Amino acid sequence: MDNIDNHGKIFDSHDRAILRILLEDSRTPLQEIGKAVGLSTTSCWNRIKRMTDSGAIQGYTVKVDLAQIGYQDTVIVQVTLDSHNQETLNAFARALESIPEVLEAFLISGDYDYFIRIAVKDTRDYERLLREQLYQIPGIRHSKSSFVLRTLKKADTPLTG
Amino acid sequence: MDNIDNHGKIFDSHDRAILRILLEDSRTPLQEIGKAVGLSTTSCWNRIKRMTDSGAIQGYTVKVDLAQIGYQDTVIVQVTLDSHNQETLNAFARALESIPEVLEAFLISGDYDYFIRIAVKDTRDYERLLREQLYQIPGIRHSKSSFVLRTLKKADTPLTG
DNA sequence: AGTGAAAAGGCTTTAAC
DNA sequence: GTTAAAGCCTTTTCACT
Repeated sequence: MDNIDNHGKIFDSHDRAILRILLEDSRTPLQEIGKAVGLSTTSCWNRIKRMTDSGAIQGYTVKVDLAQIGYQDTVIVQVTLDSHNQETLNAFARALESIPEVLEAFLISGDYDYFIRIAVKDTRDYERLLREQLYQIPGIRHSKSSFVLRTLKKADTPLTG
Repeated sequence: MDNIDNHGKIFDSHDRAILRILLEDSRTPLQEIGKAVGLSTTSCWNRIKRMTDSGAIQGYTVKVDLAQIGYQDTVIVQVTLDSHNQETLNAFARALESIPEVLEAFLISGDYDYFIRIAVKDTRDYERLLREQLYQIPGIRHSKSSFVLRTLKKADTPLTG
């Protein structure tokens, strides 16, 4: 089934095929992409431009191995706030935004709970970060930390099966 | 504090500065990177090559807006397996690997618990995916699904503060 | 939307310092 | 670590179907 992007253009199987290749290696030459998907380089270029303009492709980046740059461990923290007013929620969001080690933060359904994934250098860094940064944020009713023993899967989209 | 990569070379502030730029836009010209970090293009090229060879940079990719390609919602599922033997754990890992919508899966400390983040098209898709795919995996003792109401933060590394 | 060819620009590599 | 220059390849544009 095809999807519609913000400009009403079809997001079809060719677009998905191109996207899969770019996700795997965004420096794949257009010539090679064209050959792989059965289109000309110009056509692929136009589709990529359309996907970029529509916001489906938000930019180009590099995949980084966290362990290689010094962040060996991951911690998942579940947090419950005790106040439900907007100012507390906003302050919490801003605080998370300012902590680089906080990679993901989700507000989930239920009693104002959050899931937060944090990258830490080691267990000492983990203890320090929670104590000095996270637990300093006002409004936290309680929290539960879970240390990640193993990452079974890591993907950015369902396209790369 | 500098880190050491797999080949014993220093991973210094210049490398981090280059990496931050590449994370932001991996197509930034070397000339521009050099100017930004205060090094020559050749030097930047050498450092990028070293980081790539050492595995710190694992590849080049695109950032994709999940909502734009049809996946509007995110669900976080906590799963507990009832069997602790290796074969059950491996089968569970393989099953998760085969489900494209499963973006992240972490084995965490505690009673053989997992955190799983899933991308779904909508609430109907979410219900279908859990029923037809996830809950079909043998060995699940119990699970708890949490619907993501809002994503407060999304980053891949602590470098992009 | 698609094609093909030409122009413009950046990457990569080498060489010398 | 630096600059400079050469060749190669890619991206991008343009005219046309």
